[in-house]
Amino acid sequence: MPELPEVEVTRRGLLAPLTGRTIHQITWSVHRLRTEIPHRLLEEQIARQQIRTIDRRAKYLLLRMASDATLVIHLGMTGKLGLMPQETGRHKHDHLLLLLDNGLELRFNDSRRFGTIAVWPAEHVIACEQAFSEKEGLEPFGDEFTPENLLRLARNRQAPVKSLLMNARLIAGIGNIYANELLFAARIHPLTPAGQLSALQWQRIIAEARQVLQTAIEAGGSTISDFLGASGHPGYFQLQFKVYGRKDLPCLMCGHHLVKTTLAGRATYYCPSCQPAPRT
DNA sequence: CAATATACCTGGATGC
DNA sequence: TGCATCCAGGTATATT
Repeated sequence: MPELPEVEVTRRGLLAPLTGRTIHQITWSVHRLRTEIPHRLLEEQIARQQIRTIDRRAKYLLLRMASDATLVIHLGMTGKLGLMPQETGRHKHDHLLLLLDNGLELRFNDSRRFGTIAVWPAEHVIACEQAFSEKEGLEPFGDEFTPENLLRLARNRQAPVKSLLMNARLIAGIGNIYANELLFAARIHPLTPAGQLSALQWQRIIAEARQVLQTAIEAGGSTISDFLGASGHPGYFQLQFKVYGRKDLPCLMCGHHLVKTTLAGRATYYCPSCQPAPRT
């Protein structure tokens, strides 16, 4: 159920246990995910390889092999990565299992199968990564996430600012929950046409986006996070939601009743007092 | 081109 | 208890 913080928490949790390990065996399920599981490439490029490190771009995890081949994992809506002893019983919806040289197994479980598994072959990794990265938006913690760039992206756009923040081709990693939360923190109404925002308002959005995402990462994300099995920590950030899921409850800042509406098919929460309606 | 609708899936919550 | 309905954290593609 991952947005950027949950993916980053997963990356950090897996980094030490996986770095330097060799993948002995790979097993996959018969089901397809959002795309087919590339089992031939998994066998050719990932099996028997040593894991060098794990990176994140947008909501994608990039498991870099010592060979430079890269295993790309997207968790979709319901994807989870778990690390557990090989003899642990299989769960329903386990779709990919990587057996490591220490007897632990990394398992990708995804009930809705909106996740994706891809492999960048060692000999094509630079081209694959470039093509991939061009389709992804600005990283919220990156140097290019600036008021100037956001003003430029939003110019002439009538779409609501929340839609722009969630457009992964423009901005990476901000999903529905955190879009709601950061707009509340920035005191900007989610329906405000993106092109109407000032540099100062974009500056607030940037600052609050980083604050909200960073706080969520430090709280372990918002997921029921069993990605490390018994040794993992649950995510606690959901306890800090200020608007998400709080329809009709009093605003924590001003006491007004919070409002829920639907925007582009997604649940949208705001405080009509702290986030005044945009001029029309 | 920009914006929205739809499709992809399962499972949990809710209501009758 | 059973059944129908709605809703869910994402993204690619089709359609206006």
